[in-house]
Amino acid sequence: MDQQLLSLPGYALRRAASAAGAELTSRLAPLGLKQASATILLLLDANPCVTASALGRALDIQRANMVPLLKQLEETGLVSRTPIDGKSQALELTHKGREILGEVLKIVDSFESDLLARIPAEHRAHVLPALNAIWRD
Amino acid sequence: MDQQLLSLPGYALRRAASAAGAELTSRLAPLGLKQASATILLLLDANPCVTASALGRALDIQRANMVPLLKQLEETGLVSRTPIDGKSQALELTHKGREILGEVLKIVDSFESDLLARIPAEHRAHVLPALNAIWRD
DNA sequence: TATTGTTATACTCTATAACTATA
DNA sequence: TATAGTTATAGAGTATAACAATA
Repeated sequence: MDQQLLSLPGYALRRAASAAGAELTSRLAPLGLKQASATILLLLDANPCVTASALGRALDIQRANMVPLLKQLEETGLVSRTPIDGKSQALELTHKGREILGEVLKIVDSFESDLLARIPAEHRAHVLPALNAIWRD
Repeated sequence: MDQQLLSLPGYALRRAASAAGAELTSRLAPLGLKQASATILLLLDANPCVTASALGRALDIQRANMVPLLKQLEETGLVSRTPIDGKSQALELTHKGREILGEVLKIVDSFESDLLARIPAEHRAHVLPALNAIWRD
């Protein structure tokens, strides 16, 4: 019945992202993490002492929406804040944060490879550059 | 700063869908239509006299969430309902609905070609089959 | 018994405006 | 003047449970 929709890349993008997103959300749930929180941990590991605003810009999350995310990460002891100056604060993974990050990486790695496995081999290598071209530039 | 995320197909999928979705939403807004409403019009044109539940199954929209969508489409005169039996109702595009569908098709066509145009030519043909493989099957 | 349409509701995600304090 | 962090809030989108009526 939805045959015509199958020829629309935009619709396929919507449905694929929705399906993949739901799957990743359910895999992260046992860690008590949302997708956004998990990406914050990833970025903090590679970019220690960055600010909340900078994180938000990199992840396309509004400053105001970073507040509850970071609040939960701090309350659960995964992230610590240290004042840089009177205005900014440096965010860092705690020891526990690095431990949980290890679990996150396992989940993300298997999620990503399962995702790629669903794609026919002849198309597989084209997906990442194609998708990145859509939202970057 | 988000360099590592660029190697994750799942993250690219999320960001690409978000960017493309926002763009389509803003292009449909002048018609007073959401993406979901627009897809309903598309399906109704090809499948006249289908029920709300069947539409919802095809579009992966819960029965309960179809109610306000169809209510608005009926109130704005784009869709009509006709009882099939005491339980179901046949949905159909009205004359005005078919007119608006013409506008929707123009917008969707240019949206889809603009989307494909962002993708480097060598990857372009692989996107649709790859994305459909992710959520179908 | 299963399905249709519906209501009510809650939860998440996101967007906006405003405020304080600081650079 | 611009930026950082924050609060409050509103709007989507989505999920669940329940119900009456009908197949």
